[in-house]
Amino acid sequence: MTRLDRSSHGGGGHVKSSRPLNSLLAGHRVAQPPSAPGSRASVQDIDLIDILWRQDIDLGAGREVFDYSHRQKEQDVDKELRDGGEQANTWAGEGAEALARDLLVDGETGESFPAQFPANVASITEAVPSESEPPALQNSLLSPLLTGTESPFDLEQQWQDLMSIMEMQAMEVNTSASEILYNAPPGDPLSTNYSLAPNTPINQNVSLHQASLGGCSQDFSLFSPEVENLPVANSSTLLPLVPSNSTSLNSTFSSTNLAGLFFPPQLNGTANDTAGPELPDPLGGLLDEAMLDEISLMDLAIEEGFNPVQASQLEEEFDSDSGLSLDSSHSPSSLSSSEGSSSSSSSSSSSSSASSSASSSFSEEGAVGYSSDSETVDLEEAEGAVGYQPEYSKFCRMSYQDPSQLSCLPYLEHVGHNHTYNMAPSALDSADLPPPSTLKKGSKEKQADFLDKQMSRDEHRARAMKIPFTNDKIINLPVEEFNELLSKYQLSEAQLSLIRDIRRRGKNKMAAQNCRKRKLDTILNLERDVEDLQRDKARLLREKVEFLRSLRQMKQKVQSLYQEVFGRLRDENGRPYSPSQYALQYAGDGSVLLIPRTMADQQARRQERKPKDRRK
DNA sequence: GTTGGGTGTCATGTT
DNA sequence: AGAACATGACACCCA
Repeated sequence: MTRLDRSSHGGGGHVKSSRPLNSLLAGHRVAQPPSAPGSRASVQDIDLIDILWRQDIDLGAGREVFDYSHRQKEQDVDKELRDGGEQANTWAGEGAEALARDLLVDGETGESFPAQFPANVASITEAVPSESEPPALQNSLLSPLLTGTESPFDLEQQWQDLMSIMEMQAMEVNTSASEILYNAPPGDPLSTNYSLAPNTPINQNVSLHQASLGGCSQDFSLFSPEVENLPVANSSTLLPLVPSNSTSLNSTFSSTNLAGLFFPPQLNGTANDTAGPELPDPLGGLLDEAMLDEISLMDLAIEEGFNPVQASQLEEEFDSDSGLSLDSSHSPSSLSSSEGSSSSSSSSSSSSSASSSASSSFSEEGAVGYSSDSETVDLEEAEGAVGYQPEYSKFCRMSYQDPSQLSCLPYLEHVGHNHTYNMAPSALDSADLPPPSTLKKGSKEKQADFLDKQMSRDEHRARAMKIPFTNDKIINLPVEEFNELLSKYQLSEAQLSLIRDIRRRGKNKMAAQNCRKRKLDTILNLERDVEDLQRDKARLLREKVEFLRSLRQMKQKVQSLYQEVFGRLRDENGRPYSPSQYALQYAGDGSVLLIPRTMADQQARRQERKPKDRRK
């Protein structure tokens, strides 16, 4: 049986803890509840939205995810999200080839348009009166089939950003819509009514208020107050469009099932043969519901701590690349206890148990703390006085999480060691170390033997050298008192040398203990920092997912509204317009115009050139 | 017998 | 300069 190092049991002692790593990552703790998507966005949230939108566009999310062949990559994307999304760029542009089969794809923006796009639409443009041409600053809104209609990505105009993202998706939607119109069954009223020649020269700048919008205003309010308050187009040259079937549409229109209305499951391959009744969602891969739930659950577990075990398990699942093992034993209580031990050097429970055992043991091993007050050193059982309390942190790491277990320290004392291994045989008093065969004697002898074993090497040496005072005094007395003590006795040179060695070793032993304690505390703090960073990471990831989810919903709404508006537009003959030849364009003044696609193309190219010119 | 954790000690550098 | 302190390295003990 051995003893616990009593140096750790005493109270008192100064703690000069210099832990430079404690505040290493303190700045990362951002205790901020996730803001509701789209509401009360703080500056940080806006920045995050910007980043996410950049990622969306840069990643080409509007392209590849349209195709079901790319849905197969969703799992990879989910995995990326679990990894923190740092590697999200890897899947950028992967899915363009599928669309490229049937579509002409803008290599940069991913915008696609049917390869069989009418080639002679230029004549339309020529026939269009110049005054009907939308202003140059018009933003190409929801003109999916336009080539080169990428909106300049201006972060200062976040709504335009949103529109541009939506455009990427609406591009696909409108392509689908065009196919609906072109390839609808014969019985379809739209197709039967449609007979507009592709190159019919018509001024088709249409004020939406001249068309029937039915009951969609509430949906408009969802995406743009500008659209909601569309001014009446002042262009007298615009042909009034005859609304048709608005009432019937009103009865069946629903913002939630518009996708099903406008996107039949089968499209003839030119657009997107995977666009089923559900809207193709470029974010589908990122927004897997299972992943969302997982993240939410994990975040709940981590942030709210409703179940530390589950939280830790989820955390381990979530972060497997961490070199540090964050075992579940690091509950907040254990951490705080550990932290408390580092800040407070007085542990009453340990000191009391130590003193009780020390009273029965003769050990005076010079494990003492920084305390230099004479009261401590005057106590014969002062061996328990220490500076740091390394055991407390150590217990945390040794799974002695329950502080109440510290009350069992008298038993734990025997964990320690008696490091007398390198003691010189001559220095040992042979009487102090009886052979093991003589151990089974009376209780007094057993106790004496036990106490002998508790003695450290220096204690044995001191006893052998007849040092007239305790090692505690030797070690803990201040220099002045120590020298004064030495002056009181007539000591030989050997004795003085031994006393100085004892003092040196005793202090160094305490220093080593403190050093190890600090090392443990540093590790614990680093682990806690890792946990904090993981918590922040999970929170940011959850916020990102929330934003993406909200963005997807807005995209769907805008797509539906676009299709609804465009589908209801009728020319003077009551026939629908071809999506391949006309597009709605969102003007800067809030009006929405129906223009030929060639015009939209030209404007888009103009706008595309402008930023480049500015760069020059 | 091996291994990992705990401990004491030494050497060295810093305060 | 000396004392105190900090720390890496090493050896040893023990489970």
